[in-house]
Amino acid sequence: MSDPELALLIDRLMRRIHFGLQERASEFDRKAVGPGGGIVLMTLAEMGPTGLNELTKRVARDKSQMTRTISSLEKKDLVLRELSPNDGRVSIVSLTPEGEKVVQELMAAVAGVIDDILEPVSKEETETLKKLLMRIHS
Amino acid sequence: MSDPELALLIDRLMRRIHFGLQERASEFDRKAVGPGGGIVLMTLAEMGPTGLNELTKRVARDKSQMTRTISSLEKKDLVLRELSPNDGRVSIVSLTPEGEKVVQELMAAVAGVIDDILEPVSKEETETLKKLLMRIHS
DNA sequence: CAATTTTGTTGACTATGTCCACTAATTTAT
DNA sequence: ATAAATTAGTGGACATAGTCAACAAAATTG
Repeated sequence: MSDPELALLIDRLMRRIHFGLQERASEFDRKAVGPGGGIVLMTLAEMGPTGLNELTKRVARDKSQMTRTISSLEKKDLVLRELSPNDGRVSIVSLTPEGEKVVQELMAAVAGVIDDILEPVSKEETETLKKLLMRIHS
Repeated sequence: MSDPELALLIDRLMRRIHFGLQERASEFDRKAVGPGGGIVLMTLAEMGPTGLNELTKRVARDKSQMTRTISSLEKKDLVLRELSPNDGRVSIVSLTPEGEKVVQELMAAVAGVIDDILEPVSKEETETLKKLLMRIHS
């Protein structure tokens, strides 16, 4: 049996990132996408155009929530929804040029916050952490 | 500048833990404390009796929310609120015996979920991860 | 081609998070 | 010693996020 304390550590880290971004939100979140929208935008930047369902699984949210998040981002012209030519059920979501811009700003802000939080550990350790997390999700 | 991708990885891990617990909630969350209550209970188990404000900082939530979470746990007799003898402003929160029991059940459930999720990495790597996270919070 | 599954949407409800104003206890500064 | 500032906690009002069930339309299965 592994250690439940890990869950607390991860929650705490998540919350610290959240707070850090919250504090600086006025400096970068000009489209008011919020945390939910931000995660979706950054994930889209990482994955490229993606079916809504696939995106939902990746960010581990409820599909109904994802519908609403995408609709809200669409209204702000940050994201585009197109029907897949192969499969009439899937909507493929992609970033608009404006969306790409917002992602850049967002990522810069996130990087800044992460930098502050990771101050007590070295670059190598940060890399180790990142690689471990990627392995976990593989 | 560090990598914003780390934020996505951590969010994803947090959400996976959340989903895992959600699925099994009926098996262990008999007091219906939910995620918020659970984190507070486990943190109390870790810290021992703690002032509400200190607890709030530790779990990185808003103090008004913490008031409400503690009130809800108090109603369920999982937690006790006492005035500090030293400082009349602080309420010291501690686990009741019933609260301790619930924490045990909770931690077992969390450990199970974490175990599943960490399946792709070794015990040593899990230890490394935990130590890194503790360093970050130090 | 009928039955089942998958994808996405909507509604209703609950839980969390945010922000602000406020009280009471304590500390700081004069 | 007392006025002013700070700190701990509470409550209200509102915004965002998560949950769950029902549903329609397009694939897939057999």
